[in-house]
Amino acid sequence: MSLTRKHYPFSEFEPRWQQHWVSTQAFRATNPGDPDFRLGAKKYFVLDMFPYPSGDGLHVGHVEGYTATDILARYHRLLGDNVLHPMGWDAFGLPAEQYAIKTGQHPRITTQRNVDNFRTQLQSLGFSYDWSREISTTDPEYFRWTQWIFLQLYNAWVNPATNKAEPISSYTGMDPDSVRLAFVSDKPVNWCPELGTVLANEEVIDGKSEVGGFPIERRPMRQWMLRITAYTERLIADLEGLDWPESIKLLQRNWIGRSEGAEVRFALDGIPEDISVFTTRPDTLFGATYLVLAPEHPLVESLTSAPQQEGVATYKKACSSKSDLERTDLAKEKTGVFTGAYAINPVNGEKIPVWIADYVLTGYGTGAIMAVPAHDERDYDFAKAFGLQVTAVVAQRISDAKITMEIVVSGKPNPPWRAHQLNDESVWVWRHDRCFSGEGVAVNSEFLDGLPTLEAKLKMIAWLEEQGVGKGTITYKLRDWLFSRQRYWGEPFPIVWENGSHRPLSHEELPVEPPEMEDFKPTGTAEPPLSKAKEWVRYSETASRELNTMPQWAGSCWYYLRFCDPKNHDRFIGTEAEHYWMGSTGRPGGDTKKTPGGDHSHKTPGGVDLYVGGTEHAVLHLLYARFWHKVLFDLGHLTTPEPFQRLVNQGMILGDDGQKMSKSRGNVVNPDEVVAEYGADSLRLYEMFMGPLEHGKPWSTTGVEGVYRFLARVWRLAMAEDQEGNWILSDDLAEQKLTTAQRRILHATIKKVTHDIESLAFNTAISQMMICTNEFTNAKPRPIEAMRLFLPLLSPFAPHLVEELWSHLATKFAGFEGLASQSAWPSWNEDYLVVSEVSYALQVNGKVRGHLTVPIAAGKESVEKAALADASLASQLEGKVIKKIIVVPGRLVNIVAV
RNA sequence: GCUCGAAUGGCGAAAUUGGCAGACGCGCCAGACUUAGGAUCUGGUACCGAAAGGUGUGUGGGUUCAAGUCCCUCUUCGAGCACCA
Repeated sequence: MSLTRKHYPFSEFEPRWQQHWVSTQAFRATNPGDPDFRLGAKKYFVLDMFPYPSGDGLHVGHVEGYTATDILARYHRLLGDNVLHPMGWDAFGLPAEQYAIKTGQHPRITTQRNVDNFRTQLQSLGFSYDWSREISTTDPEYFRWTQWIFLQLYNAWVNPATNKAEPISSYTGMDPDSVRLAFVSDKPVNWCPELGTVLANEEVIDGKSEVGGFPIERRPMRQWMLRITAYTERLIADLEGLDWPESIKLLQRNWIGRSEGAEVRFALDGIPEDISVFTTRPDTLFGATYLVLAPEHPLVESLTSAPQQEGVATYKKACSSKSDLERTDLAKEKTGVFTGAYAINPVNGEKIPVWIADYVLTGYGTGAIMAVPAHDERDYDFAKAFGLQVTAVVAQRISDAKITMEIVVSGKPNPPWRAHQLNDESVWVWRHDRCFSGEGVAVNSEFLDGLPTLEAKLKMIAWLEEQGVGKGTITYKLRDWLFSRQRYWGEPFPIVWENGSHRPLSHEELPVEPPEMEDFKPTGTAEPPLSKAKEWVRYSETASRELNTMPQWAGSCWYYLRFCDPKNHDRFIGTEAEHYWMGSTGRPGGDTKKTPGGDHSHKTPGGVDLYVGGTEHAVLHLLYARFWHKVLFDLGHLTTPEPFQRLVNQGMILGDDGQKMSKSRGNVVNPDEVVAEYGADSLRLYEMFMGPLEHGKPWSTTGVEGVYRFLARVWRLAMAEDQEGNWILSDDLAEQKLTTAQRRILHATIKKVTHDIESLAFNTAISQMMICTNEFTNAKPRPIEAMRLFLPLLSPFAPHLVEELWSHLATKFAGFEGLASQSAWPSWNEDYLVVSEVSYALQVNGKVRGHLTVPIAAGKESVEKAALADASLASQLEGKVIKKIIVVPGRLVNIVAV
C-alpha cells in the first residue's frame, strides 16, 4: 500500500458495495417461471470465456475482456433488459493434475483453492455476475450432463440423406459402430510421453504439445473419437450468418481446409491393384509423370518389386522413427525411394513410376498423389532431386511482365519457351523445365487444349466420371476429434466394456464420478491412471469401465447452455430457459455492430448475444462448441443452430516494454496490486481507455494514474472535504437550471457514450465523459441535474464510484433513489444538440487560409459570399481567377483559383 | 513460403460516409494556490522557422476541388498456417 493519500476513498467504499451487490443478489437474472420474472423485458446474454482457475490467479488480460462484458451487462440492465451475465470455472485439466502430482495434493483441493481465489479477485473488481448461477465443470451435477451429451453423440449418427444427426436407431446398416458420432478408433494418434497422454491435432503445434512444448510421437492406440468431420460443410456454411470478426471466420475455414478436386484411379502395370490419388488440379493429369505414396500407404508392401524391397523397407523405417517435427520443419530436402512399380496414366496410357516419399502425408486425401512437377512446386523439387520427367501442360499468359522480359524481342518465344495462340489472338507460353503453379490454359493435353484452367478441371472431371476412373471430390484438412485422454482429472466416460465391445451406461447411472485415488500419477505406459483404481474399474462380473477420461474441452463445449438453467436436475437445460436465453428474441439490431449499408433486418441465428474472449480459442473451443451445439440442435434438444451470435476478441495486454507479459521478463502486472493502489474502478477504466478492445496494447502505469485523476475529479464534482478532512456532499451542488452549453454537452455525451458502448468503442466513450467532466469542474454552483444525467453513463465503467456518489446525493436530492446499478439509462434530446452558429474552414486550393463563423441556417450562397468577402483570403486570391467554389454545408468552403 | 491484420506527435490513441489531422489521456513546459508539492486548478505543447511562412498520417506513384481515408507499388512489424496435393 502506497503512503500517498488517496484522491478519493475508494478502498473504503469499493469493498462495501461489492459486498452489498453480492449479499442483495443485485444482479440476479430471472428465468421464465421465476416469481419475479418480468414479462416483456428483453433478454441479453453476455458471456465471458470462463477461466481455467490457475494457481497464478487473475491476469490483467482477463480483466480486459471481463470489464468489457461487464460494461455491456450493466448498460443493458439500465436499459431495462433482463441480463444474463454468468461466471464459472473450466476446472478439469492438465495443469491442475500436474500441479497436484508435483505437490502431492488432490487436484480437487488445489482446484477448489484456486476457484475461491479467482472468485475473490473477480468480486474485488466489481463484476456484476449473477453468482447464483456459478458452475464448475468438475461438479458432478455439471459433468453428469457432459457425460449425458457424450451419450447423445454415442447414440447418434449423421444420416447422409438428411445431413442431420439422428438417433442411431434410424440407421439400417450392418455396423452401427462405424457411423456413431462417438466411436472407437485404432488409428495412429499424437502420443506425448512426457505428459503421459494423447492429444488432439489441435493441441499439437509444430510437433510439440501445446501445453509444455513436449515432443509428440505418432503411435496407434485405441481411442475415442468424435465425428466432427460429418459437420464440416455446415460448420463452414453457418459461419456466414455470424457476427464474428472476419479473421476468426477465416481461421476456422482454413482449419477445416475444404478443397475441391478429383479422385483419379491409376491402374498398376502388372499388379491387380489400383491406386487412388486426390488432386485439386485434374486439369494437369496429362502432366502427371509419376505417382507418390505416403510411406505408410497400405499398398506399399504389395507393389514393391523384389529388387526394391530393401530400399523401401529402409526408407519406411527411417520415416517412422522421425518425429512430426523432423518430418516437416527440418525436411526441406525432398527424400523418397522408387518402389519398382509402374502405374498407367488413365488419360494417355503412359507408364509412370510409383515412388514413396514422406512429403506425401498419410492422413490427407488418399495418402497418395499424382505428381505434376511442371505445375506443383513440391513435385518439381522432388523431380529435380531424382531426375524425373517434367511435362508442361499449362501455359501462362505471355504478357505477364516477368516472363515477357525473358522471352524476347523478336515477338517470338525463344526456345526453350514454346507458344500457343488462342483464337482471341492471346499468346500463351510454356517450357518443360520450369514450374508454374498458377492458372492458365491447357496445352499438350489433347481434348483440354486451349481451355482455361477452371474449365479444363470441369471437363477432366466429366471425362473421368464418364470413363469410370475417377470422380470430383472434396477433401478437408479437418480430422475427427480425438476425444480421450490418459488422465485422472477429467470426466470419466459413461461407457463399459464387455466381451471386447463397448456399451453405454444408462442415464440413471450418471454421473460417473472419478474414483477417489491416492495415486493418480500417469502409469508411465499407455495405460491410463484410472486402471489403478481396481474396485472402480470393475463394473460387474463381466464388464469393466472405460479407463480414459474426456479432454478439457468437453466441459467448455456446452457451459453457456448450463448458465441458462444451472440448477436443473432433470435436463441439461430446461426447454423454456433455452427458448428464452438462446432464442433470437433479443434486442433487434440494437446491439449489432454497424454493418455497411446498415441492414439490421437479417434474421439472426440466435444464441449468446455477445461472447468476448481471446483469439487463442479461435479454432479449438469455438469449433468444438459449435459442433456439439449442432448435434444437440439436430437431435431436437436445442432450437438454434449456432451457440454464439456475436463474438469479439479482445487484444492482448502487453507489458510496459511492449513485450508479451511473462514471469521471465518480469513485466507482469498484477491486478490485485493495481486495485490496492488505485482502486478497481481505475483499473477497469484504464483497461478500457488504453485503446480499441480488439487491439493489443502496452501497459502504462502513468496511464492508470490519468484515469485515476479523472475519477477523483468526478468524485469532487459532488464531494468536498470538511475541516477535519472528511468527505461530505459539496455545497456547490444545487437544484439549478443547466446552461444551454451544459445541457448541450450532457446530451452530446449521452449520445456518444450510448453509441460507443454499443460498438464497443469504450476508449472514445471515456474520452467524451472526460470532456463532459472538464466542463463542470469549475462550474459553481453545479446543477444537480448534471449528476442525474452523467452518473448513469459512468456507472457501467466505474460502478463503485457512481454507487457511492449516488447514495450520498440521495441524502439531499431527489432522483437518486435506490441503487445506481438499478437506475435507468438516460436518453438524449437531439434538439439540445443544435448550435446556433457554425464555423467554416476557408480553403484556397485545398489549403486552409482562414475561418468563418456564420449562423447555422445560412444558405450556400450567403456562405460563399461571406467567404469571398473574408479579409483573410484577400492576399491569397489577389491576382487569381476563381474557377470554382465548393461549399460543404457546415464544414468548409474551398475556392479553386488560378 | 502462403494468408490475414497493422503502420498517425516524445508515448497510448482520435478523426461520421473523401471535407479544418492529432479529440481525450500520458509526458513535458509555464503560471496560480501553497511552509511544501509527487495534491489541485489554469494555460501551452506535431515538426522546421525569429517571423512571415513552409512541411507533415511507413515508401513511391495515381484519382479528386479536397486523401490518414479510395486505387497501384514497395518496406517494416504483428498474428495465424506451414510439404494439405
